[in-house]
Amino acid sequence: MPEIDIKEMEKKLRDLWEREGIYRFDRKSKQKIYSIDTPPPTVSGKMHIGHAFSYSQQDFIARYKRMAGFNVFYPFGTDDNGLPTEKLIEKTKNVKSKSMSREEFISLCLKTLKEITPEFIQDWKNLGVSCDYSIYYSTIDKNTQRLSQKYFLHLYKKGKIYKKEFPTIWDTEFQTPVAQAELEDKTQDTLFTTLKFKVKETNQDLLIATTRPELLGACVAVFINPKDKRYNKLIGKKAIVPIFNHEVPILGDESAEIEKGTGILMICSYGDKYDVDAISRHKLKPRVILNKDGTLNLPNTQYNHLRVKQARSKILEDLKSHNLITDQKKISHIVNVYEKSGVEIEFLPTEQWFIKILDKKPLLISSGKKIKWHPEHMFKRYENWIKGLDWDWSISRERHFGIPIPVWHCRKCNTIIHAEEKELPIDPTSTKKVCKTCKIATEPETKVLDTWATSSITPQISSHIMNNTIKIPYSLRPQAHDIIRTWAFYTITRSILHEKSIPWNDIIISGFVTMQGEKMSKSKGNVISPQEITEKYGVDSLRYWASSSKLGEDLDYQEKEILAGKKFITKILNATNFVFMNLQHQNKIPKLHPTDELFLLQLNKTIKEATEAFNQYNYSKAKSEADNFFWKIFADNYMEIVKYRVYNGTEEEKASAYYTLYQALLTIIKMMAPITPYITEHLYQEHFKKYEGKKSIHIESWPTLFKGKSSKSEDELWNKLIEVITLVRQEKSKAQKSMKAETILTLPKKDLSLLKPVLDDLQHVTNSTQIKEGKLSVELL
RNA sequence: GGGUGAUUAGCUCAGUUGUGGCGAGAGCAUCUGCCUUACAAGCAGAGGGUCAUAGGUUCGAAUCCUAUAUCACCCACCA
Repeated sequence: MPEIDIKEMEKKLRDLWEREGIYRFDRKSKQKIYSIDTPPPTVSGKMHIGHAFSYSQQDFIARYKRMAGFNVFYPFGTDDNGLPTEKLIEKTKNVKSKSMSREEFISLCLKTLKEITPEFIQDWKNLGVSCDYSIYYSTIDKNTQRLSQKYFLHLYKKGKIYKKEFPTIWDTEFQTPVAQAELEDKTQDTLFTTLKFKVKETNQDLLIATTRPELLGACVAVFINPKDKRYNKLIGKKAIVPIFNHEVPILGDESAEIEKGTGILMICSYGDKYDVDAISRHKLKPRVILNKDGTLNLPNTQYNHLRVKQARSKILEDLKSHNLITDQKKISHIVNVYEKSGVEIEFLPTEQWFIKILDKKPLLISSGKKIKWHPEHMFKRYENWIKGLDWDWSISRERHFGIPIPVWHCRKCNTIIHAEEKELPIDPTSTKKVCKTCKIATEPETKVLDTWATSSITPQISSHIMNNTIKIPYSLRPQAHDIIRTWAFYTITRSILHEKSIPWNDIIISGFVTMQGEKMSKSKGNVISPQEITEKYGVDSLRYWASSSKLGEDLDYQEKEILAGKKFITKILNATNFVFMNLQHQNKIPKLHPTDELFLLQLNKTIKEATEAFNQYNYSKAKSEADNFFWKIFADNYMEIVKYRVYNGTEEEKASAYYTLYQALLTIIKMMAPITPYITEHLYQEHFKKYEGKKSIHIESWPTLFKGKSSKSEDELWNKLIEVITLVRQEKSKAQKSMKAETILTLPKKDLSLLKPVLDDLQHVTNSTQIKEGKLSVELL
């Protein structure tokens, strides 16, 4: 049995691929281009299992397309801009960005990234992801900054980007606005308290239920449904807010639900999205009491500077002691939190930048429909998301580490001065601009662009590296389903706005990796690292596992599946060993034995199925077709059948077997090459390269069909052959005999005449001393 | 509340879309054998399923239609 050191083999082959530039995009080639808009992973130190899973899947496609004759454009990028990077640097370098100068912090980020990025990328190379790593971008590098700013200005000049003071979704932890797409749900226990307001005119109690009593100071109105017979006569009067004692109008509003709470609700600036909407609808003057850091701004009260939750319990105490609470119960409700901080979001009126998208909903949906989604139903998620959009796309962030928004403001005439294209990339804080009309110094914009505002132009970034020879739409976008509402949505939006075109023709959506049905997460402690797996079983085993799930389906981590991959590797090594043990290479197609011909026709079916499956991005079917053929038809049956001829046949019989074994094995490893690139390359280098002449199996051509027509009678003959072999094996098993036990085989006349062309092989594989005509029987000697 | 997907052997999943069809498949696990000159981390064989439930269409349904249940994900709900 051939022993190989998998780690050593992997290293050797990686070096080969790199040295020979196997995955280089050929700029001069006339072949059709297949372009992939590769997801740039967020630099985080190490690749995790979810990455390994989805990048394997997209790589199956890339490798197949390369073998199928396409000039595959498969660039690589890293996402290292924005909050996740800030967090990473703060953690690893033990610093706080807000307590450093912007310049200082940015240079620390860039320096650290330079240190850790190569090692990070190595994980992708190890996994065998066949990108052309020389076509590389980072979402913070100079070129990307220039492009991102250029495309910002492009939209700004067209009036599609605007700046507005508006209550935006605000995260008090990172102290920055965030986008609707970056919110998550979180179930929380809270107190639902009914408190007493007073009606000014009548001095009667007005009961209002709330979960946010700390916002009483921000109360600007009270709503009652005009149809609410209990209270509608109060509409038009004034209410007195408890504790704070200011007057607010009692307004009639149909959106107030009679059944909910007490039927009366208070409007505060800003408790939630409803408040934002209510205040703008009734043109109320907001009373903003929240600071950016999540503390309250209520000077001359005991609540000043308290954090929201502290203020809540303090105010509840005070209400209680003033006997202003009539009812209180514990409820569990769902709140929106920022996905990166886990902290409840607030609404704060700040000046922010937005890309207009609400007016484009129908166009964005119809454009999305032009893209082929795999699986198809993922389009619904995209559509559903767009339909539910309430806000324009918030793109500015009040952070240090991001791409600066290239504008200045003149305080006097209130105009915005933007950078010129030739100045890009530019950090407005390091350049002084004078307002041409007012002749005074302007103020630089200190906000930066959100990461998505840049990663949404990855097709443009990669194309730019290639001097725009790669055209939009790309062939393919691969990504996971959790970022349909962000990355896919934003990329489509930008492409429509800038290019008036969809960004890609196809999009493939991969699922998640779960552990016993649960999402893997560090907090649950059920995380498996891909490095751990590949160390133990090799990269191919991991990829073999990743290929077992269909697109869009979550895959549960099962060690036994990884083990199955390992078994495949061992098996194909052994099979190859047998094939080449005695083989003499056939330069010409010899006269084929009927069995060999039949077998190759069976192989044709597999080639057809696998090719079709790969063309539909159904790599899991392609793999199982090839894998099944290898295991069931090639190893378990064909190899057993030809053994006798290989050892004892005439020259002609041997030649036919040699040719067929060689061709079939080559076809099998070609079909498996996209899935398990290492072992197939190893075998190619060892045994096939000298005859086939390509530098690597990964630039070999995808298998084509063998000559000969598969017909019903051919299938019938092959199936009968296998049927009889199986029958004999059954009888031997039943009799607890060895498989080499001698037999006398009796076949009905019909079968005997059908099997005539392959009778010699049948006799040898069943080890029959004779094959007789008569009633079907297997006589063991 | 809206949307989407899933439900097939002990476990993990194919098969279902545009063509419904003779006995429903695989891997793992279980059981019984076999050292057979590629492979015992292997080979050969066996057992195991009312295809979630209830109706309907049909000569015939895992597959098409209608409900229902359970699970998962996304969105909305935050007084």
